[in-house]
Amino acid sequence: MSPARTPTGVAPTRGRRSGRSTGDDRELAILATAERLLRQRPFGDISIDDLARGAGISRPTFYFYFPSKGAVLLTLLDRVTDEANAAAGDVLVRLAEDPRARWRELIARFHATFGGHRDVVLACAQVRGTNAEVRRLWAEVLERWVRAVEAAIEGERARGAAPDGLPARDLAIALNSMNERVWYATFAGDGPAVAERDVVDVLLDVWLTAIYRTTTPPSL
Amino acid sequence: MSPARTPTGVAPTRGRRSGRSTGDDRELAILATAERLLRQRPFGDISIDDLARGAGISRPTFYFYFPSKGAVLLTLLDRVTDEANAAAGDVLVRLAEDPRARWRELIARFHATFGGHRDVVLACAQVRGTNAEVRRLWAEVLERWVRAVEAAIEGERARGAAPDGLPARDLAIALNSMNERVWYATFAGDGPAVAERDVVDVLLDVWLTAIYRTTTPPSL
DNA sequence: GACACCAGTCAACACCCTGTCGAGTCCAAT
DNA sequence: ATTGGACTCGACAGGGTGTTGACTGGTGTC
Repeated sequence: MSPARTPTGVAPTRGRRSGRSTGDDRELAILATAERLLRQRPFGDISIDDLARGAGISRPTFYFYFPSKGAVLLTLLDRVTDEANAAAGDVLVRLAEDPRARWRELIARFHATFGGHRDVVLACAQVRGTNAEVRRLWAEVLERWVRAVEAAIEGERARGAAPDGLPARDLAIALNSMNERVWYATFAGDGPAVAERDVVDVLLDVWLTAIYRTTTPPSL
Repeated sequence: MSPARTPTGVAPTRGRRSGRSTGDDRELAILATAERLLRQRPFGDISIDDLARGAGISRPTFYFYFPSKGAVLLTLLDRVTDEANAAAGDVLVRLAEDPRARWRELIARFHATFGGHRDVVLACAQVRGTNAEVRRLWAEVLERWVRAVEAAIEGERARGAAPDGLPARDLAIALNSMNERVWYATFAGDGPAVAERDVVDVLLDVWLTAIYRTTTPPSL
């Protein structure tokens, strides 16, 4: 099990079993069907038969392309996290230019990426409890972001812009965790949630005060 | 459906169908079995048959006591949230005495309560995605805590101890969300997590800086 | 052109779990 | 003794998952 993903790269072969062939479009059709159905109902209410019929194949044939329903979601999640990583880019290495603007950019870009694929993100959050593969992939992705933020905080402390305080890693974990949960509530719309148009500024404010003890950190 | 809980009180009759009788111990046995099995494996891997056999009854008889597996977890969750509410007590109305100490007390008491029932809390977090009842109850409970924190923040601003800033409700949502997610990671132990002995102080630090812009708010 | 091979396909099956129905048992109150 | 409600469970229906074994059609080989 668990096809040995390289931590940094894309899954070598989570979907199809072997080389190129005409079945590529079927695989894509399954993925597209999943995204479409996710817009209509929760992941748990979508059966493998729904996915197969939506892609114009029978249920056993589905198993030729994916080992399980969860693997489809995993592939979708891969795409989203890749996009988020690309969107984040090198924002954090240019922090000193204008810390407030750069942190805001980081949060806003993540917000835009997740918001653009909210059905997939929501579905992943919902099955994370029951699907070990999704849980593992998400943990891996989160770890990467935590490390990046941790390094950025240490950089800001080193150049004297941010005061010492909590271990940078603990702070990075807490802030990333907050974002995840707050976005989930905002996108899901159940329970207490921050309005979507305010959420970036709310998160930014907590990040800045936690890191700098002020909402207007010094530029250099 | 959804037996019309009073928002503040205990469920009138989520379990048994009617009045007192010898079946009380059976109901308790089901609950006890659920807690025991939850210590061994995730909620999704526990079948109704497991619960029934553990309580010494047959599967159909289970349905005499609870309408579904989820209802058992809901009853367990009710107990935990009641305990958490009791533990929190009136800490927030005595904030001005010593803000840092009182906030820490609040967070530490929640931590102790959740930590003491981590299996139940973890199970709830995991099925929240798929179980609408659990989702609704949790949203209800969270809303209550958010309101309490919101009022406390406004109180601190009114007495001049905390500066103006984000809308108090948004800040309360963000901080409560952070706690939830951070505790989850700490108790679950998968993915980036704060060490259990540090988690109260890490959370406290973020709360204080977000609310007061300092980790040492004024007493009065 | 006969052959082997392999990607791709699906009907049928075995299995597990949920929820319900109907027929029972036991006991307390009439 | 009878009635009615609490309580119990065997048996069934329904729906989901994952696997098996047989079939098809294209492609390269001798």
